Amino acid sequence: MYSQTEENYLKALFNLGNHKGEVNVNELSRELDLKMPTVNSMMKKLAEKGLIHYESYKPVRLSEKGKKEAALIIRKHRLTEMFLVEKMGFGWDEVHNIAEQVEHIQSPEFFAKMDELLGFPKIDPHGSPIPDQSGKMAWPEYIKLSECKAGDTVRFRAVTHSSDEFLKFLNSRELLLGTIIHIQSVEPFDNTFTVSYGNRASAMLSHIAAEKLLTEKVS
Amino acid sequence: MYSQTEENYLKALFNLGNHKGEVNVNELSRELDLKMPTVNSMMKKLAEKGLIHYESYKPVRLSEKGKKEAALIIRKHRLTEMFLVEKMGFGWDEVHNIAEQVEHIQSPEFFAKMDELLGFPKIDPHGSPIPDQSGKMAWPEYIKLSECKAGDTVRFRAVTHSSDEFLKFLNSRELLLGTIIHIQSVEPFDNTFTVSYGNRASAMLSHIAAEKLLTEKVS
DNA sequence: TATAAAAGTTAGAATAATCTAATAATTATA
DNA sequence: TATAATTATTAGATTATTCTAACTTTTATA
Ligand SMILES: [Mn+2]
Ligand SMILES: [Mn+2]
Ligand SMILES: [Mn+2]
Ligand SMILES: [Mn+2]
Repeated sequence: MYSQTEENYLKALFNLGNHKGEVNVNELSRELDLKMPTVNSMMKKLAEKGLIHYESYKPVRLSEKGKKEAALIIRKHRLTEMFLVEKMGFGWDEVHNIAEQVEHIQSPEFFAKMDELLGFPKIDPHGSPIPDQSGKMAWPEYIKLSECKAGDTVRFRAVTHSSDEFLKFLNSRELLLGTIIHIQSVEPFDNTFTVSYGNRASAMLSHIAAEKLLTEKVS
Repeated sequence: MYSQTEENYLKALFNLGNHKGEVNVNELSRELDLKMPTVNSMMKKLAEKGLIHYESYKPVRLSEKGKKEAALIIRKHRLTEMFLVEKMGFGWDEVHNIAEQVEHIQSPEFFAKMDELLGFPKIDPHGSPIPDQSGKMAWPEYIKLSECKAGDTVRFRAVTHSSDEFLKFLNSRELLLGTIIHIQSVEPFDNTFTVSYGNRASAMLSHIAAEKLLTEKVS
């Protein structure tokens, strides 16, 4: 199959290519913490293998084959995170780095068993959808908290980035997935949000933080 | 830390060096399915890193440091096998290849959690002892079934080699760890054992098979 | 003990993944 | 649009791991 290295490139391409699916060599090199020439040669190799579309000086795009491969690795990553949280008792802020390694294990049975023990979950502990066995995955139409306005009531559904520090920050504010948040006001100067939720009558969230929270309108 | 490759060499050295602790380049190359010159250069590298004692044309021995590193990888392997069997529902014949990969994961927390969820087990699903966190491990004084004689009654405690085929063979004979075996007779010509156990009044075991079963005398 | 076989080593090459330095193309800016 | 900054590519080197072919040492055998 593909090497661990190649798999990490595919995953990064998938994650960076959100909308148009285009990724610059430069972005990719920042994401993977590798020099541009390193990434450049890997692009040629992945193109050779039919995993990406690549033309000199143009942004790179995953091929259908590449997309599917990437989604299947992301599936293993997210199933692992879910298993670590639900079946092993880890916190949602402790699982990413372990999953980063476990995702490369070659054993369909291993992940099938996780899936089964978890009852075929559809989302991971950070609210991200888990691709199905054919690599298909759909994001519900979530709205960033930062795009909501005073008076709105929303349910916190997912985080856009799941760095340990950010998740620990949310832990410290008792902001869990599923929490219903009322937006009291938005400071026009710096877009700081004043919100209430759970037993917190009034809490402040910077725009930076609010941008990373994906929510769903509550009627 | 050490590369996956280096870890696999250390483990093979540990497993092959049973008694005297000496391992020939040739044995190691067969075990790892690599050519001798490949192993030879790795021996120089491991010696450089202080993991083995190496002199030209002499068998290799793990250093104390190398022994400890190897034992800690074996600890991760065996904890993983135990976890797969006890917590995930795999059969003892399905776990080795998965553990062969999981053993390389770098996350003390991951294995500490397994250990805790398993209640700090002392043996793996094949009856092999699990080294402790400092790398110490002791084999009880088991006796190969092949070394027992007619009339002996023993308890099956461990297998010496845990290839899938052998374990499936034991499954098909309903020979599980813990089974009490009565030796009825031993054919002098080819050392075939005739035994009884569980609800099998009379079963035959070749010398080849009997050599791979470790047992304990029952008074 | 002389020869043959087996085991071990050396030399040199290949592949994967990475880097630095230099160069080229594209994009932004004055 | 000319120049500067950014982005991308090429060339060449490095490290890790493996290989084949040739040679050496040790061990077994006649
Ligand atoms: Mn993750
Ligand atoms: Mn990874
Ligand atoms: Mn095993
Ligand atoms: Mn291994």
